Amino acid sequence: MTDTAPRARRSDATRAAILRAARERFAADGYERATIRAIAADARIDPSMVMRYYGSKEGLFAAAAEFDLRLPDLSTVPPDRLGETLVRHFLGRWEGDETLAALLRAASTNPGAAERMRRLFADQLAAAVAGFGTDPATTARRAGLVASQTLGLAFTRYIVRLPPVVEMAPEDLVAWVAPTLQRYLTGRPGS
Amino acid sequence: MTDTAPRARRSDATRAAILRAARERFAADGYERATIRAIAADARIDPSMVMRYYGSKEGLFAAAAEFDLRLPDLSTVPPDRLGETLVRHFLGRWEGDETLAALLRAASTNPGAAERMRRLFADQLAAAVAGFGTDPATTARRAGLVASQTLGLAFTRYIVRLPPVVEMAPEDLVAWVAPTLQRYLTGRPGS
DNA sequence: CTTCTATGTCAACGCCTGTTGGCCTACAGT
DNA sequence: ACTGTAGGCCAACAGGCGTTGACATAGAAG
Repeated sequence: MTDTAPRARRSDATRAAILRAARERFAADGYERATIRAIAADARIDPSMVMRYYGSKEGLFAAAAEFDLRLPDLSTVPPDRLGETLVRHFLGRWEGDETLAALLRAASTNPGAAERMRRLFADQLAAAVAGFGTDPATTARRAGLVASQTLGLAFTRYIVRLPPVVEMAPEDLVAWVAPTLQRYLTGRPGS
Repeated sequence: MTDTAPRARRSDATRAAILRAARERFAADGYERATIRAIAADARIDPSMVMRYYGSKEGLFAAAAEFDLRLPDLSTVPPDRLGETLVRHFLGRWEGDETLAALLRAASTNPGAAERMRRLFADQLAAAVAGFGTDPATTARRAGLVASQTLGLAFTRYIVRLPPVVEMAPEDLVAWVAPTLQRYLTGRPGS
């Protein structure tokens, strides 16, 4: 029988090292300043290996920016806790994984990364918002508003590093931002 | 008497053309992809002129990213209309001037631009927030929260171009986002 | 009319980039 | 033990970048 999952290759460790270094560099420097040479140096291999395994810089980024928001099923969340659940989830998700920071930085300057960001929110966030039973006509808009506050928080806290936003404790952020998301998800315009 | 303002130079038109082209390119491509050669071509002059008039690429960016939010004096605004006033002002301000888009894109990848963004919000937004008489201990935090929603809106609408956020009419955005800013400015955490 | 300076062009520099192809080398299959 | 192949390194390429200095020219100053 044809084995779909290829057996472990001897180079898997190298591939993983490249991916880890790539995520770090993309997150720290953005797409154009993160050079293949620097990534290869971090991974302690030759730049040509990156090309062999990922084809091109774009291919490497595509592999490194694969990201799953792992949003919970919102239909199982108490309806008045949707906002709180989401902020807390987002904070935890990207505090522990720099992939989203990489995607965020790159999306500012790289058209492909921007497209990827759009798909991420269309496929994952909008889908989750649709999952708890809002009027389908408004879900896209609600998801977009949630994205605007959510990405703005990430942008100011992890990219631009605005001091007051950086210094706020996660629980304070939850307390302030949760009501915003709650209203975007379940409220009406004008409050 | 020493004339502080130097009299009109013959090259003022050229300088202005360079600055205009630079803002366009920086806004469209970000700091690293916007090349001096491309900017010079847009301005129909030689790349070396850019160096002569602005010293370096960094110097050109510094000149092109000079930005005044022109925030109104919030102490003259009805206290329950602060949020609405701010969203409307921001939308108008950066819909008509691509300088902020340039700064936003560049701030993602260029450390100097990020610093400039921090100072812009510390000097202008935080100052305006302080101007309407909140508890001084909380103004920085309130300004930071306003920045997070405000920049998130700009990021999703003008940089990443998330379809639902792009398609919303300005008045709809005002209706949805104004209560958020209002709460950040005058409310308490946890709503 | 002459002279000097501001304005602008041209060609080149050194450097860094993504990418390529050739070459060793060590391990897995027989 | 032998051999084929996958893993890895090295050197080089073509192109683009910011930046520089020498040179032309036109307009103002005298």
